[in-house]
Amino acid sequence: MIDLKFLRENPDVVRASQKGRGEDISIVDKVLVSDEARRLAITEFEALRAEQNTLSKAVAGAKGEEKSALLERGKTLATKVKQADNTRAELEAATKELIMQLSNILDPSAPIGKEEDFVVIEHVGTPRVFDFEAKDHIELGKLLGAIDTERGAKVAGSRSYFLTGAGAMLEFALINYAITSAIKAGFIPVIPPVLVNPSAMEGTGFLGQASENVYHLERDDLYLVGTSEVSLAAFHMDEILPVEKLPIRYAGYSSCFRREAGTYGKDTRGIIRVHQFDKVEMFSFCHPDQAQEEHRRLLQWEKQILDAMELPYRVIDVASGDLGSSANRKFDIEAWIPTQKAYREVTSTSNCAEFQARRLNIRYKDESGAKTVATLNGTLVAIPRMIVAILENHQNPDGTVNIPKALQAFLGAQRFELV
RNA sequence: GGAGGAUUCGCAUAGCGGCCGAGUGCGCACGCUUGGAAAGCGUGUAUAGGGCAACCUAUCGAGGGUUCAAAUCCCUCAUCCUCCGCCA
Repeated sequence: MIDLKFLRENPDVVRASQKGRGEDISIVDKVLVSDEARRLAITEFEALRAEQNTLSKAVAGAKGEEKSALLERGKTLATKVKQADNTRAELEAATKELIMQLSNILDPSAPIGKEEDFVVIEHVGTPRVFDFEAKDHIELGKLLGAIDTERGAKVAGSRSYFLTGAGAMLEFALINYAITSAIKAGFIPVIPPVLVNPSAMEGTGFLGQASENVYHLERDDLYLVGTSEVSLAAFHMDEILPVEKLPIRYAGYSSCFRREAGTYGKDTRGIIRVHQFDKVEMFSFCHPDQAQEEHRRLLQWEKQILDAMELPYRVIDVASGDLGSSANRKFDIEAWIPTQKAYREVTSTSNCAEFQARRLNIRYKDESGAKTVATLNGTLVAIPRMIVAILENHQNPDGTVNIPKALQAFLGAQRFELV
């Protein structure tokens, strides 16, 4: 949610942002009109309410005829107050509903355009040239006894899989490596709930345009999170954080659930796009003035993981039309996937500035009072895609796979062998 | 799932339908005192909204109701605690 006061004072900035995203500009003016009416209703209600308060006090001291006259006036006033209060509540709700439709205000540095208009910030490493026919991760997964998508489908349907043997061990190693690095960087490791209530889901913005991809348990009115960002962001919901503690950084390890609605036919083979996977997510609550630097730091930590996994990758500055409503800027890291001859997203970091925290009512306090914090998130490691990248990039002609040095200590081996 | 109890200002607690936005203690901040500290004394100590100054309004778990007036009475819900049942 953007700041109503900011919008009132800078409607042009908001219009420009909406335009840059390819979203509805007219909402801005609707908000302005609604806000005007809202403020009028508030003033009216408050005047009536003040009158009622003084009258009520007068009743206490009055006697006899004077008292019954006051009571009579009080009665009519009470209905008026109630009416004014209802009008006020309606207009406040209407204004909020409108402003909630607005996306976060773009960072002016974010490239403007649609999904394909991203800007490549850098390339790291060079795609390996194979002197044999590279196998895809599905085949490698079978040869190593690491991934079983057939039984996954049998047991849980499409886009499901088992990680077995080397695959399971690889997950543990990746998680261990990621969490260990995160702790070194000052993150607090967290195992959050993956089943959350509507307020957490809504507060983080996943019930808006992303709601199609969220699993909802109707009977209990609970949601399965698509990322631990939800739980981590809501962790400090309705709290005021001391400014000297910022930034507060958490590294959440959790399963993530995604319906993948509207992706029929996309990445149907393998484990690039699945309904359930595990992920270590970085989440930072920081001072708004430091959000941009923090964003760079999150990106840095993401790059370090890719470097440690010895993978060639590129970093892209995601275009305005593909940011999602909460982010004002987003960097994706895309690893080279040899059998697809393409860079594919493996991690992503978003700066939500105060947008998400305003909804969740998370503030910090300094000398001048309480103000909204900024929130940022970034993937440290998303297991299936990282497994795909590692298997495909580090494979040998016989189907064995070399283990990146950083993981060898965790796995007690240098190679995944055939089963 | 059943029975009971609780939910008040950072924490702990007080609170008769009007004098309660709310007392007290602790904590915290500032000042006095001191060679310095502790103790002691004094002052202050929520958030949001509207005018954007004085001021006004709202908020005592959430939502509804009764009343001229609700922290205080009634209803619904949520959370926590205790006991019982069930499962681990």
